[in-house]
Amino acid sequence: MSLNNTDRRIRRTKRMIRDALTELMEDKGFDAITVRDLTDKADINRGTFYLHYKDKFALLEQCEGEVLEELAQVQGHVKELQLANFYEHFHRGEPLPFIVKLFEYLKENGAFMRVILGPNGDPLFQVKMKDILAEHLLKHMVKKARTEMEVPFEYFKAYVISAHLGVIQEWLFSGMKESPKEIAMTAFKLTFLGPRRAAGLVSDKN
Amino acid sequence: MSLNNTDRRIRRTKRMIRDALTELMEDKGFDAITVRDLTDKADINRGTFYLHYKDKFALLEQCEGEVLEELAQVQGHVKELQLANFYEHFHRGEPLPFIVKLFEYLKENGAFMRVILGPNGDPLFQVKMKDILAEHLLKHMVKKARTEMEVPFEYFKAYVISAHLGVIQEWLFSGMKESPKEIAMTAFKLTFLGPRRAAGLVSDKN
DNA sequence: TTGTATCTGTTCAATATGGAACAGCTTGAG
DNA sequence: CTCAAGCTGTTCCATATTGAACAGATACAA
Repeated sequence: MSLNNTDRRIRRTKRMIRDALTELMEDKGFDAITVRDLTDKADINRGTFYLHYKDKFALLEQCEGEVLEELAQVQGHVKELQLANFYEHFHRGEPLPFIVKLFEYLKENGAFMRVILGPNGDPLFQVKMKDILAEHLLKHMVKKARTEMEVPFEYFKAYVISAHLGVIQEWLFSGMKESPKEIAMTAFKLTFLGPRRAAGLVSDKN
Repeated sequence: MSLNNTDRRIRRTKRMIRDALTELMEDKGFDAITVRDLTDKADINRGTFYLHYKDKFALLEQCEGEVLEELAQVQGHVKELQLANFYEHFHRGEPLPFIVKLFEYLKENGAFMRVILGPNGDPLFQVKMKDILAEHLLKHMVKKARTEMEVPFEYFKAYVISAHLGVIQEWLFSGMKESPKEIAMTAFKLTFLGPRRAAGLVSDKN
């Protein structure tokens, strides 16, 4: 287990195992996967697997960790693009830059994200995704006026964050047909205008 | 260059180089490809390439050779399925088994075949494909009655074989939407009934 | 011309991966 | 129950792949 991580073979092997994990989770779910399944699909020696991962659980954990790390890097790249608040972005017809970047990242890793956020996925990963969403969505909204809220803050938070995750999942499972910017704008409108108005179920007057 | 070919790494490396070749030929054509392009895309060391191939030309040659070898194996697997002649197959509503197997093989190797038989492909490979087609199509048709032909045999041969290759190319480039059996039957009808009648441009009476 | 850059083949020692075998464990059929 | 089959970790040596460096070729701009 003393492999130096800058070697091309290591990166390639890990990527192939990760791709195999993705495919197999789609087929039979994580629980039914054996290490032999993984190494057969990845076309590597079974012994090689154990050079990198203690078992299949450690594999899943590390894959999820890498995704979260990469999402953290996305966070860094868009800090300077953020305007002061929701309203400014909306009047420019632009969704929040971080959300766009998030969807772009999801599209790149579509297969893995669809599995991990899907029916056979990892509930804990959903929680971590929500944490990331919360950090970036809430810091823009809470500034406005906290006193005049008619709903406990925690429920508001749970509502918006979970709604966004729902949009993400629907997008992933329906084939990511919309562009990242389009789907980000969709989620943005639903939050900014409220679901009913954004969906056109009520007029602007109401 | 004394590698033993049963090692998993060898097979994997060759497959990755071959996949890289396929992708790059689609992008920029064979001439523009450098060895560095190939090894970058395949994600292997450049030196590894030279352990298996003298240069990119040898690579192409070997890839084509492997495809032709595999097609030869397909030939062996269907010998016993062949009926005596065209007519028997047609009256059962079945295309020639070899042609079905051929399309099934093409579908499996769609990416490479599309490139190698495409606008940036290898004309010599087309010739070899025609040889294979000829061997299996003609031995069924020629038996019937060679004397009453109104066209020199060589032109007849060139017409039918090239027509089949054209069907193959059209199928590959249009996304292989029909099943191998369907497209094989299409090619079979065009040959058995003649193109105009098969296409319904003339009635059965004519 | 001279340089600057990239590609080509080739070599080397270091090492990650290969195939194979092993005992221990679980699972399911007889 | 017993037996057979499959999976799990682990180990061994053999070897394919790696990163690096090298000289020579080609192309292209100063």
